[in-house]
Amino acid sequence: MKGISIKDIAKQAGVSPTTVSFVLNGKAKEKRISEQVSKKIQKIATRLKYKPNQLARGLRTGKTKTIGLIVEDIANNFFATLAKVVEDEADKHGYKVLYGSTEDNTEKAKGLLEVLKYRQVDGYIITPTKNLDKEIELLQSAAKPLVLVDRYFPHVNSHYVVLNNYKGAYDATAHLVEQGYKKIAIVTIASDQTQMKDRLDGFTAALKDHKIPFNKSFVKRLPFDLDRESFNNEIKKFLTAAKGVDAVFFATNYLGIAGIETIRSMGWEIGKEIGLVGFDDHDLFRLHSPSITCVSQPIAAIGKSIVEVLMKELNHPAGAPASPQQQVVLEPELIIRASSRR
Amino acid sequence: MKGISIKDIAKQAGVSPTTVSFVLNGKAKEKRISEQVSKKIQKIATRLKYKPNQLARGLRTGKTKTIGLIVEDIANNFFATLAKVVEDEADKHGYKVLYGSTEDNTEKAKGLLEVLKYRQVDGYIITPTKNLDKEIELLQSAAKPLVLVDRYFPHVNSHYVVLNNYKGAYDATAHLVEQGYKKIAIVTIASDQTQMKDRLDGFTAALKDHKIPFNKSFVKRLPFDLDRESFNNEIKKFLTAAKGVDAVFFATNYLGIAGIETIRSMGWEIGKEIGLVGFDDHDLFRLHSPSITCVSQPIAAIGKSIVEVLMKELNHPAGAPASPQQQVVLEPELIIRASSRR
DNA sequence: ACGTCCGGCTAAATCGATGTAGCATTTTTT
DNA sequence: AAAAAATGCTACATCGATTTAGCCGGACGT
Repeated sequence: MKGISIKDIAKQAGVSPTTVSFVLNGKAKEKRISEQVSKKIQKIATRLKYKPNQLARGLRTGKTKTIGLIVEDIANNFFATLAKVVEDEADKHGYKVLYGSTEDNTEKAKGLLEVLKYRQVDGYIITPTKNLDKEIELLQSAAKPLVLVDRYFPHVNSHYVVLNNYKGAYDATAHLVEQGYKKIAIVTIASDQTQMKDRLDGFTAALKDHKIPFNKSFVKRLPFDLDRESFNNEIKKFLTAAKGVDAVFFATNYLGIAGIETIRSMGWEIGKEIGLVGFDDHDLFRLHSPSITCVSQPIAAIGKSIVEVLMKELNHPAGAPASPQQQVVLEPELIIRASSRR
Repeated sequence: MKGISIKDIAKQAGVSPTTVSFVLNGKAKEKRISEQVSKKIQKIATRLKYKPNQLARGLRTGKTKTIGLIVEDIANNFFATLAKVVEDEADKHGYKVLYGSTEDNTEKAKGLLEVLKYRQVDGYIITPTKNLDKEIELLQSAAKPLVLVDRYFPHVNSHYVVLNNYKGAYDATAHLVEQGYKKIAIVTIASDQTQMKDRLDGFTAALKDHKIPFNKSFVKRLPFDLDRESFNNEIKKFLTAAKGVDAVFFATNYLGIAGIETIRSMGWEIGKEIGLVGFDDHDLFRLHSPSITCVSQPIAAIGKSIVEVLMKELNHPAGAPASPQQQVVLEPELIIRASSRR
């Protein structure tokens, strides 16, 4: 099965490949190909179910109609759902998605960028890792369309689509305060990236605004790359040491899941002895007993926004003046459930 | 940023592109290129960080080092986790993954195959939809390496890697019987595909072997493409009508999740008034109160097996006799938790 | 009647890597 | 010393689509 090429059509129509190319690319008028020939070619192309070879086209035009999607972990519910949205949206524009997970590891991320580069993807959607700013700037100076997601580099002027993480954490914390909790802890990831920094900042700001003294021993920052058991152990150690803690805010979905598991194993009753708020909604949070309050991200909106921004960039004519970098910040929703109500 | 081409290296080394190509493809010996020239080229290539343009190479060789992964729904925990494993394994062999979700819709699946085809993927990993057998056979007759996952076509002799769904359902049902449940219902997807058929067969066989009369009104088959609310409504209607039901087996992960939600909304106490077993493990099943018994799939093993089979096929020399189709059936594990114990 | 213009189309170069066929030159064989 | 073989490398065609430059013949103007 060789696949139909433009030559096959040309032969059948008794014209040159050039003519076929013009017609099939909608340049019949512009290139003054007669209606007759034009229609004939169209018909033959349809009959033979001609599909241009994307490799050949890509080689010639430099456009592969493929975008690279780099996420933290495709097995994570948030990123998987996001990937689905991105795939659907990209498809609407005729783009396919090549994806990869960084595991929040800069070397893996660099490797992915490398691979995507020599696969000639047209644009990038990147959940950046810690020290990826240099590579991002390199891509920018090479005029590669690119959108950052979930986090960004404050000192790099790039497109990005992120959540208002500050507000998410602030609202969650304020909510806990309003429910009467006084000794509120946070378990987050030891990362200086914006998404984590903003969550921590939102947390401390909410405490401050509500005149709750900040207590360093109520903040736990864990490395990203622990396995579930280690997360559980660390959280247990932390909560045991945090004397008098009456509520915890878990700053990521997997921390929340680990937290629930740990707290239960400690015999504390969630929603009674200890308040709990998680991040990102999840079936578990909805159906847990008690149900878990969480900061929910508008994943569909995020995905649509990402692709929209990227497409604008991709359709940007080469010579035209660069459009300003779009920096989209979407609002979280605090879903209040039983784990934080008293 | 044009990217370094083989010509740039040739120019710098003062040799022809052909020579460079030979050297960089490890054919220096075979093509009798001198050690000197060989080393010089290697050094220059390294210095310039040369990466072959995959489009050009693909166009010429017909190999893109890309595989297409078609899943039912990348946002589903099972498929997302599987995708991650596949990505990792494929990467070890230097392959990238292009993916797409079918939503169990044959037309979408056909569209995906079409796109993957004209993107010239080297091989396919496919979760087939209902009437995809024709397309599968077409791919086979075009000698495209291909592995089916999760389900297969009994009348098509192809590679596949699936779960022993029959055993999974049988064990789950037998376990319920052994726990003293007598009126056991099943909620499954109205699909004649193997994975669903085998689960239903395993269920009925277990009942029969345990001398429990089969009752048609205890079987509910729901369409795949309902939203969560409709699933809940349908399940509620079914369970209300199934007089005396004392246990339910939900044959997919999302049905299990919907089932838990529904049963709770009906005020029935899971694990007491009604036994429950789900399919595919999930954080929710582990941490739910009561915890949910389920049939767990060895996702890592499945992913590895898929890629292994596919790679064997991809590395198959063109002329060699076709190797037999590998049909891998992996064993499920019944994880017994509180929802099914009395 | 001769130059110009235009409509309608095509030859050929190009993208980058690959691989066949083959050209010089040196070395070995007889 | 001439023929054969080995050595070391390169020219060129190729994959399929795109695109620039331009050919050819008829209409039109003067």
